[in-house]
Amino acid sequence: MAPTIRDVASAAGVSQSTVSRALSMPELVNPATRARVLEAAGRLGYQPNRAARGLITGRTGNLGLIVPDLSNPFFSSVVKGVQAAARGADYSLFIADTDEEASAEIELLRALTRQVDGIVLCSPRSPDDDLARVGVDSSVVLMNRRIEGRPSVTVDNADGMRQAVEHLSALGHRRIAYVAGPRTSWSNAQRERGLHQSAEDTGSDLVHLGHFPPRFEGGVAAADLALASGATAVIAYNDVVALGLLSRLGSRQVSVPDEISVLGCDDISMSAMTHPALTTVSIPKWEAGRAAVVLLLSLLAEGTADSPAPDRELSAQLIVRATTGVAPATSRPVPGGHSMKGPTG
Amino acid sequence: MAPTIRDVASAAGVSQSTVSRALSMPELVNPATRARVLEAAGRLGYQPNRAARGLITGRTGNLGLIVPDLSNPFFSSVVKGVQAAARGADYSLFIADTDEEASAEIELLRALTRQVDGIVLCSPRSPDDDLARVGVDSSVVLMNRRIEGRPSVTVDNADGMRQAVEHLSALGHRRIAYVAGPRTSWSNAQRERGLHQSAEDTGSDLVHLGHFPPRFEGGVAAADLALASGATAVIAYNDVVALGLLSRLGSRQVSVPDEISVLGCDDISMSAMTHPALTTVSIPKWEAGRAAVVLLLSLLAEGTADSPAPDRELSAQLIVRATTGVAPATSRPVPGGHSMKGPTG
DNA sequence: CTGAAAGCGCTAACAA
DNA sequence: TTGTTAGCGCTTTCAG
Repeated sequence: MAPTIRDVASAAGVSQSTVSRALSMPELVNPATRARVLEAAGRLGYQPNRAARGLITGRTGNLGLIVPDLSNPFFSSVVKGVQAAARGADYSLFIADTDEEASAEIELLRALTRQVDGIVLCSPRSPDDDLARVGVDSSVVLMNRRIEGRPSVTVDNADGMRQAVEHLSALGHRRIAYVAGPRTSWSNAQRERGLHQSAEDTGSDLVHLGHFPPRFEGGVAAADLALASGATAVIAYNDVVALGLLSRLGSRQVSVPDEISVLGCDDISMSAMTHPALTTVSIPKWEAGRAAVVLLLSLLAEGTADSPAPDRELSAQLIVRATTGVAPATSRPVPGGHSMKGPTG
Repeated sequence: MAPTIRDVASAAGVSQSTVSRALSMPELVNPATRARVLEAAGRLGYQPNRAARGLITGRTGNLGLIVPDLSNPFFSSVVKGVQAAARGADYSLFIADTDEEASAEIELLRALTRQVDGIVLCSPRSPDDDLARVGVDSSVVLMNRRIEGRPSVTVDNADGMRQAVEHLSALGHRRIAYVAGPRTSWSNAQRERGLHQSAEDTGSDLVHLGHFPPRFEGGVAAADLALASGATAVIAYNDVVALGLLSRLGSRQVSVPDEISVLGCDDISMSAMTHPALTTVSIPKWEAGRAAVVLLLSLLAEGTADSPAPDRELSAQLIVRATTGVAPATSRPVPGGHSMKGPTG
């Protein structure tokens, strides 16, 4: 059995309260007694029980983070940002992975709520209503999702897509395909919105190839549709999907970017390492994670005196790499006849 | 303020104990009263405080997992295995990332210990002594590390390396370079042991290129040393490093596998997707994660009546892919003179 | 500066 | 079957 505060108290010949004070409010106790207490605590290997402490103080010293899929590099980066901020503020971080299951989000939210002081809920897949219904008593900050009345940190996805489409348009692309992500993804919805808007603005055709799992296999599955669509460029929901596209296109001997251009989104580190490298819309993952924690901590500090649910929006930035999967639409003839509607050339 | 068991009790017109029983031991209460209690609980949105419950039952219903780096795909897979097993046994899982810092391991171990029933400590970097010294009162199962007296789940890394070396040897390679991982990695030590042994057995030269961070950049940094070493094949500590090697070799216009062969370890999903694909030693990550939880749960069930710290060892398996980064050493001439000691050709 | 006592939310004897 | 009581490990009044 692990030593409790009582053990330390009797070992040091003082009361429990003195031990407690010696540990958490050192100024309030006589240096001599404090030394005695610390010595005893050290000798016994005493570790305060944070759960018990939390029961009375209402603070656990823990933060929670819920993400859809830790094996997605996008979320790993978010984790790193959240972690850095949490550690900096002297909080422990509990991370939970929902495996892209909406029901797990609610469950985890509940399991976590009493054990942490605040929760960052990243890219939740649950419908607004379900999310609103969960009576969570710790503060929750949403990331990559905006819901009326809840604080959130988001990225301007629509603008990112606009940058991508304008880039393609400038290169002469007039027919652009989109490999969509999960229907339940707010970010995906924002991206589609941005795509539609800017396709219209630039006078391009936008082909929606359907919703695919946000994984490598999703891109593999979408590649043939992309080719058949007659688009000269494909934008993928994210980089992982774009890598899947590249892989399948490679197997089919379709040259990227000569025959078709491929764009990703997120700017995961892998996207710079492929040949060709991926042109991508960079999402400030690390910063967003950090911002979510900063927001969370500010809410905790203010107590329950909520201002009207602060939102923070970061911007996305198109990254065009040197040797990349994007080329002018007119640069090469499009062989094989799978482009139904070529550019001017 | 969130409703407590008292609120539910008074709302249902019963005592706290009845509420408690209605929720955790439904058989022991009158169906009618139980219904009343459940109704009240539902209406108030009552969620039991697991921390408070844990304080008295000694069980929290949580498991902990500590890994060096969640952005490493190897550990993502481990997480998935651990998570599946934990969820299957109705435990919540708390994951913590140490950022490859040994000190963070100890810290997290302490922070976690009272809030979970058991901990899986994956690939710890701390010295044996430090690890042994930590007085953790929850059960701890080590993964990818064996320490006297602690239960563990490991993989036969040495045998994996043996398979790799014999494969290379059969292809005529006689000088093999190794890009080592962290000095503090037990797995790396095991791999080096296997490499030395089998190099000796097959009469090959083994060139140790030094220790590198187990990341992409580590491989990039090691590539030039590999070329200069005169080896006809390089084995990397893991696949991520191997990908870094491939990338840098590509930039230097060195053809893989024509001029030099590259092998990885771990079998992360990315390794099958590169061109050429990576021949790699597959580590059963998911299964190991699962096994660690199974072991942990069996320890928890047995109480403190320890048998002498059970160990479980899984096996590694060389994966040779169709189009791969490994070729016979004699298949092509080695240009550029950076191989000091060519094969028979 | 220190100790005694109360109580955080919950469960587990022990009675009724 | 239900209520009463004690107490998990800790912090925090309130006295002294």
